[in-house]
Amino acid sequence: MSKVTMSDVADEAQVNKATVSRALKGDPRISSATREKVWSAAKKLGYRVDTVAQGLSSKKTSLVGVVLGDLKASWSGAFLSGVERVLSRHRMDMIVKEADGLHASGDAVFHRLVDRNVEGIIWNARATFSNVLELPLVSVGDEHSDCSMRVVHDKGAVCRCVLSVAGERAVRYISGDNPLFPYLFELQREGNGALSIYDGTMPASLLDPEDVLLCCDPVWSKGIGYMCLDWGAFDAGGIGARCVVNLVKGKGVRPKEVFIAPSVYIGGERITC
Amino acid sequence: MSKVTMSDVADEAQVNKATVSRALKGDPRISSATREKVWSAAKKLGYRVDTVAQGLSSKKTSLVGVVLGDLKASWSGAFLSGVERVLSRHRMDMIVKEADGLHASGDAVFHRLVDRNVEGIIWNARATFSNVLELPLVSVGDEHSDCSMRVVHDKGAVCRCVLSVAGERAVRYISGDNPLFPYLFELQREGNGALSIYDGTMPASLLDPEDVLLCCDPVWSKGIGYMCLDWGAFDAGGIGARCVVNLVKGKGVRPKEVFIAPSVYIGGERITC
DNA sequence: TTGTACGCGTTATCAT
DNA sequence: ATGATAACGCGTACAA
Repeated sequence: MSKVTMSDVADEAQVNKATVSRALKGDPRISSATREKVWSAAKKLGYRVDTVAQGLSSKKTSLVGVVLGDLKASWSGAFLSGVERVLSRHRMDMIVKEADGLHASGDAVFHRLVDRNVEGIIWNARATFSNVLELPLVSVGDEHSDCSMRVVHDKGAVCRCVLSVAGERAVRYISGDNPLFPYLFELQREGNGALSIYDGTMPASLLDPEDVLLCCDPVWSKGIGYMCLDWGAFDAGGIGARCVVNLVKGKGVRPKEVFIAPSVYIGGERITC
Repeated sequence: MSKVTMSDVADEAQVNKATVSRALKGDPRISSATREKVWSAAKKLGYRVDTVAQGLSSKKTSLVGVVLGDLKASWSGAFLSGVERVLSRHRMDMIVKEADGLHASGDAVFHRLVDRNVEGIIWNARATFSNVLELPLVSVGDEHSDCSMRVVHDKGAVCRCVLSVAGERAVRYISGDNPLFPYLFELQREGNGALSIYDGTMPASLLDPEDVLLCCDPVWSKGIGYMCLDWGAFDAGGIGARCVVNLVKGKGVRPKEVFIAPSVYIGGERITC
């Protein structure tokens, strides 16, 4: 009734605890006979390894922290989905935190994750922190100094893309609380007619689809006919996750910066930047 | 340089490990003199309690599992935000998983969380599982049998609300992959003109705002003028979290079912159901 | 190939 | 009010 531990399995299989540990994680030094014995004993008792104890002993929690600046953003779920997809393939889990600087400061969240012994962090928030330890930390979207790796927008590509959509028109950048492409502000200019870029917010009323560029998931622009500048949250999450995983597993030296190229959708069709 | 442990603090403060533990968590039996000694020693060394070791020893991980059926849904972030807000107030963290039945089965996800020794689970997915243990489990939105508590839609109120919006018109329910209000299907009927309800999907092209009821976050319907049926993901998450917290802390007996009343927004204004 | 014994960092149970 | 010591469940040198 109570929890089945390794000792229980050891008793059942008439071997030592250590043997159970080794057999279960496929240590090649264990004879296939005992391995079989152990496995069936484990099955019989319904044994499951306690990840907490495992973490304490091995110093590896297989836990990653994911920090978002604004969980309420419509794309944050997609981002997390991308992260989760990659992590689960490596038998890792994620602790999700929100660092909006209001309810939770960057440093508070960072330390909380460190206390949990996460093996790495994916940081997608403007809130700052000081990476006191040399914890594998991948910054996505924003730019942080205290990180091991950065996944950033290919700003040049994005700007070229927007300008080609705008043509001769004026460019107006309208930002909400948590803009995705704040650097587009610098693209503002005068001209004939205007392309309005809504980032982190929505037009108050229906406008001519030709004149509106939404910064969000393309699905939301579909029915309206608005053009859409999509940063590919799902993919960004996946890339960020892949980076932490590599850092955690210490796979070779890799570039400090990885670029992601957001794309523009017009009428459901993706145009290359 | 290496990790500061409790023993280090004990040495520094010239007391026993146990005393450090007690002093740090405010045990009233500790003299204010030693408490002061311990605190300053801890500060000086930059000590932080190791949550993993704490979990192993105390059998309490202060970890909650949150399972979503479709992380990519635009409201899932808001849901998580609601959960996080409540949990953080109780110094708890959440592990987020996705159980879409495709990449991850309900049972697999459930067991994974159990292995992590989560103290409770918030389940918002259609995927099924068998709650082998008597783990505090709050089901939100959907209806599951193996749960300690359910947070469900006030279906009656929702239906009344939709019908009052529809008036004499026909009602057409159009569902995507992960509908929020599947039970609205039963409301379909013929009539003069039609109110189309889009759940988990979007109209392919712009329709008369009067005839469209979107099931999503109201912000997305704002600029378009579509009406919107909102289930209040943020609040739902908060309620779910409050329930698990109470269950975990074993606060009295409470109703097995809690109802949430989604609301309809028309032109940014909320109308009561 | 397998067993012994200790360590991981903290809390809980006895003592004192 | 505090100290000594044993758990908690697992990994791993080291020994056999």
